[in-house]
Amino acid sequence: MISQKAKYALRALVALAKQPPGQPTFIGDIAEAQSIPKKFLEQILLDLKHHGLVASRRGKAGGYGLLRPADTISFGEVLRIVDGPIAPLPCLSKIAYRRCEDCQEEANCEVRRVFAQVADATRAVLDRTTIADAIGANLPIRLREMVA
Amino acid sequence: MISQKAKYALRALVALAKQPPGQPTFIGDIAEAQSIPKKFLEQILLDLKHHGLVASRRGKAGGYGLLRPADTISFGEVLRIVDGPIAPLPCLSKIAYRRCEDCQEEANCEVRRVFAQVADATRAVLDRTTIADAIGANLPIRLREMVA
DNA sequence: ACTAACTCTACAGGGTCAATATAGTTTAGG
DNA sequence: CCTAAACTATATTGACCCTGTAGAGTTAGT
Repeated sequence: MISQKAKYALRALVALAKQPPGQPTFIGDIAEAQSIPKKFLEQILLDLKHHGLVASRRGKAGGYGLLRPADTISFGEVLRIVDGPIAPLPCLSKIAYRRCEDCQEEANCEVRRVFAQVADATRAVLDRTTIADAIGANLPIRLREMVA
Repeated sequence: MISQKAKYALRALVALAKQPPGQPTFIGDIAEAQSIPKKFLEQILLDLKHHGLVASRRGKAGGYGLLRPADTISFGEVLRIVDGPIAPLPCLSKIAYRRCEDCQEEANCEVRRVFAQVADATRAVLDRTTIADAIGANLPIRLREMVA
């Protein structure tokens, strides 16, 4: 299960991507249109700003907009920012590897071997699918070089 | 991330599957060999018993054993027992569907469309891989009819 | 009977998640 | 200039879950 926060973040990015670029969009407008608590969305967008996905202007004519083109922002990137590692086991995360303390020999771990396949399959979708892909009606997405 | 509890459950089932069938194995032996807190493992095995995966005998010569052949117990089944639904969103669970309250139109939800692919890819691995598969060295597992 | 195993219920401590609160800063426009 | 409306930042809350422990009870072999 992904967190509510991640769902909000993705929905907000999709909403921003649908907006004409250039002029910023109010947090309040997104919050209302998407049924997201406004103050919560503020935190989320601020976080995405710190990671360089969106930009904002303050003041009365302020608002948010995408900083990078929608086809360069993958679902995986957003999820990692908001929810942390995607891996189903700490010992399978590439960005935040941590050994399972109770695991004897990682190389022989049957559970790990199976979930490594889950992780690959999941990343194959999340890291190849962008916000732009999600908006375009041309799904499903190419999954050529799927799990080995 | 799967829970610690699920990891323990899978490791215990793998350990049981490696045991010669017929004679039961002590919780204490599994707990020690796998570095799992014994009382915690008791709860887990009890839960698996209630779901018909393992059987137990009480008393001095008691212990646990697999109730069904290892090649009929999938990782997905175990995960659903211990951790609940596998789906990344409540609206994508087959066994415990729940509408996202804040979602306007499910059919048009971009986030849902993408995560439906994640769910399919994940289930393709978890529902086809059994405890027996995990023990056998013949990985990777056949993934023929992967996501459409 | 005694003992070593499983069975069951309860619960405690810590952490995370979702959301709210509060206070502050910036900018456009009158 | 001054105010409204927007973003920025930090703190806090309450609910819930995860992990693990406790302890009393039940069963069965010797």
